[in-house]
Amino acid sequence: MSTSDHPNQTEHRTQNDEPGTCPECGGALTADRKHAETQCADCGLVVEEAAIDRGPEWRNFDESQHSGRSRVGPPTTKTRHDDGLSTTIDWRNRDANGNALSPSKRQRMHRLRTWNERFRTRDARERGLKQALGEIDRMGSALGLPEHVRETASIIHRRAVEENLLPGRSLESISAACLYAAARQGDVPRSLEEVTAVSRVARNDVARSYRYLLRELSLEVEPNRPEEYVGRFASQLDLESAIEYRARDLLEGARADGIDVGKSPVSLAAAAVYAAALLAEADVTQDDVATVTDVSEVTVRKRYRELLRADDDCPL
DNA sequence: CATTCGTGAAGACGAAT
DNA sequence: ATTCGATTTCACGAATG
Repeated sequence: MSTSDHPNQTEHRTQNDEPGTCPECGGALTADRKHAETQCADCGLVVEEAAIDRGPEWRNFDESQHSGRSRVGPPTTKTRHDDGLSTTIDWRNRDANGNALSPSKRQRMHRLRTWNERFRTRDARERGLKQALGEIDRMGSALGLPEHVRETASIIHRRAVEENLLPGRSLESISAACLYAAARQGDVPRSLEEVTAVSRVARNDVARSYRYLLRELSLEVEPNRPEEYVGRFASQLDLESAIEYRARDLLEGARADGIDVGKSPVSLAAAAVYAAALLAEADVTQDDVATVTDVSEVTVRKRYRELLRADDDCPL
């Protein structure tokens, strides 16, 4: 752990990384691979948002990537269950010369076979688990989810493994589904779109795996409340906290009037934020809100009008 | 020109059958 | 498994500033 007090050694092993500049002080940002964070070199501000977007998927190990530090573990893609890595013991009770085995040896071979089988499947599970946990951690960081959510996701995933729910589904969709469920349980939900954006699978795959897990593990996840999105949306749009509170008020009114039933919580949150910003004369367009919230412009309009109409002022 | 607002067709989803 | 109803999105154009 030598803190480099001699700055003569320039780091040049991450040339292709373009972390950008710090929003606070404008200093250069350094990507911390180990914690999947992006940190400012000057003021130390950690901007996890930057980790959300794009960039090459570093988890794809292709040959051209001659990175010195790669993850320990099997190459991820295309790996069959235990290709070539495990031993099987023939079922024929013969020795190497083809002679029949004595009864005692036969018994012994039988024991070896069963144990070998146990270890083999166990190893395969371990590997899958390691990879899945890595994925959960990665996606969790990219989404800026706190540590305990990732732990919850890991626990859910472990249960899924124990219940033998994995066969037939892609590892990544399961991991994403675990994370999605954990985020909701932790009251810091991310929308399905946001989760799929950092995963490599289609939105519907995640949704399907999520429902599957919910049913098979009988997880209890309460319906999302729009308020849980408001804070994040407001801060992503650089809005004052007064506007955020106003948005919550609007949602409250909406619930009282029952306009919220059947509507997507994300849509309502987006609309509330926009409506509140509008009332406060903030410089926010529908397009801004739509982009940040992954809700279409059209829906934002539809909902925010309803919110204002139901609110205790603004007579149309 | 940018932003907002409205529309109709089309897809997705949940509930009911 | 299919149908139905509401929601959401997309693409487009009109109105407004």
